[in-house]
Amino acid sequence: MSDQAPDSPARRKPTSYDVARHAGVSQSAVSRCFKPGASVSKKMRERVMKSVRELGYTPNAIARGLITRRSNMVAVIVSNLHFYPEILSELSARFSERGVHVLLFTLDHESDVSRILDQVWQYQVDGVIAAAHLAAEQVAQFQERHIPLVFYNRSYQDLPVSSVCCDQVEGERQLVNLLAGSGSHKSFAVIAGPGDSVVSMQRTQGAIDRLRDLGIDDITEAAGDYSYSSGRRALQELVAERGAAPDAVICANDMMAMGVMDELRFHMELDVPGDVSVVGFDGVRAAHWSSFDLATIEQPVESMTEAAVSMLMERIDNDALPPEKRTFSGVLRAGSTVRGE
Amino acid sequence: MSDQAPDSPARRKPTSYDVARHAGVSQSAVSRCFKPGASVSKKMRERVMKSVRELGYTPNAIARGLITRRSNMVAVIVSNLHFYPEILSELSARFSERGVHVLLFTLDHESDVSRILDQVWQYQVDGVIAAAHLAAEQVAQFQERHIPLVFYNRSYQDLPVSSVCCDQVEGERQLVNLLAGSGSHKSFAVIAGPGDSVVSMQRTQGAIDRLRDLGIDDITEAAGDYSYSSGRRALQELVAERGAAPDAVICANDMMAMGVMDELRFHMELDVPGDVSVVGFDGVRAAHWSSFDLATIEQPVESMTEAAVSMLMERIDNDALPPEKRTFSGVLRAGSTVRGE
DNA sequence: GGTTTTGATGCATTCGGAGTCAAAGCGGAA
DNA sequence: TTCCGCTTTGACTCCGAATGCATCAAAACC
Repeated sequence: MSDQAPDSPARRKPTSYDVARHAGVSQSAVSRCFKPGASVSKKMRERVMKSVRELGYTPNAIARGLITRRSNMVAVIVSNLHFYPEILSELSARFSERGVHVLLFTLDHESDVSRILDQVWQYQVDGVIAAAHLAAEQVAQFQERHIPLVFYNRSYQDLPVSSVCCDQVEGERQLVNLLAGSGSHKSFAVIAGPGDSVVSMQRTQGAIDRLRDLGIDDITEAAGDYSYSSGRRALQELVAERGAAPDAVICANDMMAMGVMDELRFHMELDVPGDVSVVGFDGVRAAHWSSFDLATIEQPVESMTEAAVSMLMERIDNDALPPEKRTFSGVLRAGSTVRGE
Repeated sequence: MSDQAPDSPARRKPTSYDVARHAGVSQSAVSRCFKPGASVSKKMRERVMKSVRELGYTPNAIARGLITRRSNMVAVIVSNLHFYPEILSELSARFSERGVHVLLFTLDHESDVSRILDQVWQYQVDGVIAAAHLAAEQVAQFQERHIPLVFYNRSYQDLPVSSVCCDQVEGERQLVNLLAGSGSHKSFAVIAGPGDSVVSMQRTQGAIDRLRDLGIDDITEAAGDYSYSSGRRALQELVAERGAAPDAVICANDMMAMGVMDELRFHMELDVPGDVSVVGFDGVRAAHWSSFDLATIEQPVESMTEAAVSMLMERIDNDALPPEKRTFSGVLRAGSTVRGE
């Protein structure tokens, strides 16, 4: 009767009050019907659900979040999404299994991280997965605000933060061993990623250390930015510097390794692995393609994302848990870009 | 004085009331200081901001969203994220310029779409970008709920919904023209994507129609699922069926085209483009790599995402705007996978 | 000086649902 | 029938910020 005009033409979405009125029960009852394990009689539930269906009611997660102080959202902060498309869908799927939603924040070329974090605070996310670099003071803000944080594929040796990583050093040792095993490589080149990437640093340093261990000193260094084209460019520079191609090129990731391979094969007319061996890191899809069949370390993406998600969820449920770092071993894929004896 | 125990050890995040009390003003005043264009004196603003800084206050977007009925979040629904990593970061960047945040929903292998939509309704998003297939009745729900919806790279010819697309048919015509131009191709194969993909259908049909127009009838069809490996598999099947490789293979996307190329070159010992020409669609990064240098149609991703974002935002600000379909022409990249005369 | 206009501020209410608490309902035992 | 104990239910308050309205002071005007 009096429903005709309170808010123009039935625009407003129905609320739990509307459902309650329609079903002739109280709002609390409606609320309880949506809370698993609440004390509701069968009759009541049926009556309410009938009205819910008839009105097309959907609970308002925003309102719920306000009162429960749980948004059921986590922020995922990604820097160069480009190189790990799969982890994002993995993460999203894993979270959604747990009824949690992903609010995505991407950091393009130096968009102000602190502004991004401001947004993160505002949205009352329950936790954060960071696949990007944060400054120590920014990490500290998470602790002040009691927001659980898990780094993905980034580790801060000197900071008490949770992280999930692939063992970069161990992986590089395996790759170097593979290269050294054949005995046919004398000169080496190492192509690092961007200077501010800890992962790149660990990988390249791991490789160099292992080479030195093996008594190898002919090592040329160059750097790219993890992209295919930067790999090609780095190789050009490196060859220009040395005057000739090295016997083996160790790249901080697969993308650059594939750039290097293409540069060697198609622009320098050198054979891989005949003339030059190439190794990468990550195990991205394309690295397995027949065109490349790259020797690389395959990161156990599934285990890593599962670990990251469960670590974060545990810390959301119990914020007394101490930080924990979990490191997974990568799997060596020998491929066919390293020449034998 | 009485602040010591209301909620254990200072855990609670400061609210606008806390700031108000600290600054000796009303809560409304604090709220106004965060609303651009509100009527606040300079003195007041300074006083409030000082307290804001001292307490480390951040506005609660959840609470704000409840009262304003604007969450400043949009949902992005992606099916196989895998093939368009870049659009996601593009979208995210574009939205964040406009102060809007992205709630990500991924549809893996037939996760129930209607369950995903339930989640979308619950989170009171202001709008939705869908890069996935939705049933007509699901599209209708958006209208009922007055939630703006823009499809990305999906168009529903027969439904009044907004969408941004690349002109699939035109693109295929260009590719076919390129192939036909040389006059040296007699037999053709077309590899489609998944059967439920409208885009795949449009592309393959576009290609076939054009071939027929040109009087070509030797066309073998096969299908994959857009992935590299499915491209290889489809080619195998197709060759088994025909007894020999066709002169040209038209693939519904680049991934499959690269699979086809690798299968031809490395497993069938055929030359591309010497023995077989291959064309794809999308213009993904890898397609430009020297290993492939694939003939393809490059989708104008930047224009498309910008269009999608602005269309959605306009409809959020004014829900009376009618649906609109925008179609962009792709750019032909000739590459070097089509043989000349 | 008196009055109107303008701008700045506070009060009270609202958004939609969750949870506390006390009242009510229900069934069985005495 | 009465009383006890357990399950259901509803009234009410609260989460945190936005905003209409009233108020009030300062500025502008006659």
